Amino acid sequence: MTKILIVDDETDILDFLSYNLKKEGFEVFTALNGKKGLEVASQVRPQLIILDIMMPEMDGIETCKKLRENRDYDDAIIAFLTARDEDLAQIKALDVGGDDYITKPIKPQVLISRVKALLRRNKAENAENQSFMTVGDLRIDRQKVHILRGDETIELPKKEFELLCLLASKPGKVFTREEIYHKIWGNDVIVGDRTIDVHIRKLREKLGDEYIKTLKGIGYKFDL
Amino acid sequence: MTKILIVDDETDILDFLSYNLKKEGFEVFTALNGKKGLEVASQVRPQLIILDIMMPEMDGIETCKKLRENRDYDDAIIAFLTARDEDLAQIKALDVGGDDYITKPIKPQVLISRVKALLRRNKAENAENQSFMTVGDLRIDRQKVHILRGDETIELPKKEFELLCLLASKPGKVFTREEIYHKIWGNDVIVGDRTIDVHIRKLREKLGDEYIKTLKGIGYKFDL
DNA sequence: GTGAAGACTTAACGATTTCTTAATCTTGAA
DNA sequence: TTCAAGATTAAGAAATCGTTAAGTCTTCAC
Repeated sequence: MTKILIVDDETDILDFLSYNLKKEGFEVFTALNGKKGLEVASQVRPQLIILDIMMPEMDGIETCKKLRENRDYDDAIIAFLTARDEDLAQIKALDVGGDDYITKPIKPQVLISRVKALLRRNKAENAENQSFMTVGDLRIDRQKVHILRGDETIELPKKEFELLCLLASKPGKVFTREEIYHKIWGNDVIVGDRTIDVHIRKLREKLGDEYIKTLKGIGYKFDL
Repeated sequence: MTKILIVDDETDILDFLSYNLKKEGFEVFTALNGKKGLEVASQVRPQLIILDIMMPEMDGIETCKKLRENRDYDDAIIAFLTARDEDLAQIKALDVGGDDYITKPIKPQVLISRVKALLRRNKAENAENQSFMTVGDLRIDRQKVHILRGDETIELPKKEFELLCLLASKPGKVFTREEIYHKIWGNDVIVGDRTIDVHIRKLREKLGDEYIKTLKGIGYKFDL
């Protein structure tokens, strides 16, 4: 059954959302602030988390950040609840790893429709997120953040690891520089042209040259 | 450049959206109703189409349906513009193949943020879809950027690959030099007359002479 | 706090590949 | 046959990537 966690400090809203979502057959959990939200999330592993932005203790943005820092929640969708005119907040919400935001007040029908659309979207993307990947003679362990080859263990710093994960997530597929930027640095961060090259080089230094192939003017790919 | 089509009957809104999106570097096209919107869409092939729901002649929902009936627009994102309280319309919008809806009134920053998020989402999904082409004994893999023939893999540099993709996209069709020129180099870049020939030659060198046929004074075609 | 180690980014320069051009030769339609 | 359009070739230009080293930022133990 699909589990949904709602985090909001107003019990009225909690009840309202809860009632309507339960009626649709979802399993609903609630929390009154971000801190408690994190606790509940770690226990129930919801597929969808709805966060109010304005909350005492820990606001929605902060909660989202914490969630996104943790790889375990990568496959959870995070949606924000916002009052109509908090537009600055809305922008941050997308930057911080939120998938959508929902405007208050919202009518039941719209809510249901929105939630279903969000869950549908996720399903397709989900397949990619597994904590274990085996590509060629490399085994990538996303949880322990290291690589195994034979009985050798290779530790990698964060960015290099992410880069490798990305390339290895679809062996053979060519990732353009732009794509790599977006997925690893995000859209807001601006880094120089040579940054990716340097990370690629370090990966090749540690793994060997045979894994990552350069297609000049196009991008990089993990080659088998 | 990313092309955006906005369809709305209110010129005020058209101007407002247009102004803000252009300022961000998007190429913006507009139309005053659904019918005209379809015409413009067929000409410019926008990546994103923003439709007002309430319009004379042909409303947004109807326009969206028409667009989605046509395979050519599969990779375009469709977003709806709605006044705050048209919630029934909002539900329909998602059912009819819309990807998102945007609530009026909207502040520039939110608009930009929203549009970028939409385009980002699409890009990732896009590359993975129509990434395969089989023509004759060649299999062109757009995602991996290479050609397969039997069990031989042929790697091509960027321009050559693009050229081959273009010709192979409609086997038998004759592409004039101008057409090739326009689609691969774009309107701004100026290259000499012999450049295309040289690329054609390199393709023939790598693939064999039998695939690309020259029609003197007319153009080139991919022959089966 | 402080210092040190590691991570990340930048910048400069060199190396390599890809693209374009120019010059000459070949071809095929009128 | 004629001659403009295309083929071929090699060389130079341009774009892109690799490499290195140095600088900045983080983190973490003390």
